[in-house]
Amino acid sequence: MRAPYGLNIIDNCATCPVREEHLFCNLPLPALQKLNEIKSTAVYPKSAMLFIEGQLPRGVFVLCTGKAKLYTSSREGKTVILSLAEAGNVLGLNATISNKPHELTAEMTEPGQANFISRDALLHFLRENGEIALRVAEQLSRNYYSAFEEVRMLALASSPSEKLAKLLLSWTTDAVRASNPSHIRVTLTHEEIAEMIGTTRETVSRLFSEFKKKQLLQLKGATLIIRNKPALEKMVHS
Amino acid sequence: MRAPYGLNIIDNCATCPVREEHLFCNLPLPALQKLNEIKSTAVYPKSAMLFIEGQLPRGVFVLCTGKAKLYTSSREGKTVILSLAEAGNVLGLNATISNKPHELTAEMTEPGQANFISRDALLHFLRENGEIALRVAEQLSRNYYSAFEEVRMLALASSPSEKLAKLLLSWTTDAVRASNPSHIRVTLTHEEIAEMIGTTRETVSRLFSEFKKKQLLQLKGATLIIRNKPALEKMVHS
DNA sequence: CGTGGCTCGTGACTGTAATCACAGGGTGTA
DNA sequence: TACACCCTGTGATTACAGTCACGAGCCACG
Repeated sequence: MRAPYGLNIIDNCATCPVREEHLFCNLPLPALQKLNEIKSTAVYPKSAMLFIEGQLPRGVFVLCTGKAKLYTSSREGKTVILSLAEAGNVLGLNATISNKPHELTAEMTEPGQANFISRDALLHFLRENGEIALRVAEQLSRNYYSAFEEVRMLALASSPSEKLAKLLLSWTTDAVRASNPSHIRVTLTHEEIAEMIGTTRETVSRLFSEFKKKQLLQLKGATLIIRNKPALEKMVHS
Repeated sequence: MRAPYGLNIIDNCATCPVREEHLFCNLPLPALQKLNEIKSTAVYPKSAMLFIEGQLPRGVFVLCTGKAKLYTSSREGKTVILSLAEAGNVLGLNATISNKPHELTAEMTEPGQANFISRDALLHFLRENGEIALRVAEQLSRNYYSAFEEVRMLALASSPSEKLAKLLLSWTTDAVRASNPSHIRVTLTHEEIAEMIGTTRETVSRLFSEFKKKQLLQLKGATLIIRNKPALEKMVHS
């Protein structure tokens, strides 16, 4: 049984897919108990901001349910989405560890719960749990690699079609754990997809039309079916 | 006095500008002595590769003198330069810590010396020097921020001119420690500048002409003089 | 039920930067 | 000195994706 509010990190890990890269999953029991003492839980509706670019970090958020997008915007309102967060992901870690303003905004795209751990409590916890501090370093490193991949996507892909192909392929590998890896639930709008690959909404619309016409993929409601994965891979000359 | 080969990390720090972000500068003496025991030094000519994208990491390099560029390439030979390294910078840290293949190639652009610390020795050293392990985490975090800035540069700047202006401005802040911050020594070719901002050589040439004509800057040999910094700043709508 | 607010699809047009091509200048070297 | 090589500047052309515009579908909500 689960409390109506205040999902435990433990509870969450019992339900979320076991992935060692989840910073606070599969921890030794004493550490988990300590984490559950210092965390607080809240529910967030769609479009809620967990934190905003430029704010000083108060602590980290561990997403239990729901989804969030992490993005940065220019003054003109142009936006890049750096990543999509799901259950198990830890948000705001870079800013919290380095105590610099948030470089990103975290906004819920699907309502859900998140555990909050304040900076002080986290640092204190890490100092007493060197093993987990090491996992924090690993997580920071993963964050770096994902920003790095975004750079490659933006700078090395020549055309929007190549970028979209790359994005779709990255979704198929994300979905490996799902029943059918060629079936992907797309909860993003074309606008948001455009913001992930650095192009415009219209271009994304046209590319989907084009890919459908070329039998590369098929759309059933919010489900995207990859029909010709090799052809997509051939488009990506990374 | 300094030995002809085998520059000490200590020696280096005595000469390099004191910047706390240099991972191995300003360390407590015992740690420095230990570092000097486990390091080895080599001289690298121009165009030498310290490591290559895709290689498994053998350890980290601490640049003592000379400069290096860090870049990644696509299979077609398109290249992005992620950063330029100078004396005091530690290269290959991400790959070494996470034990994943190098995501970047490090190539000397100006000949110099570098200290090498093998992965095993480094990890052993870090385990015994928790304080310095923390500095490693900070360095990883800085690497992340710099990749993140590259994303913003590539995705949020609308035009090549905006990107070039941003790059030049970032050079002026790098050069604050120098005598005259509006004088910058440019050792990069237009081709390399293009690879830093995700455009082509010709476009960079044309932009320099344009900026010169608009009295924004002036070129004396390899020295770039910023004539109208506010105008450059106005071009950047980040 | 109708209305407002979204997404999405697509056509027409335009502008900008990539591409191609070539010439001039500098440097190192045979 | 002559040659080769690289970097730079700049013109001409082109193609591609951004922009603008508009209509259709869909859902939520009063």
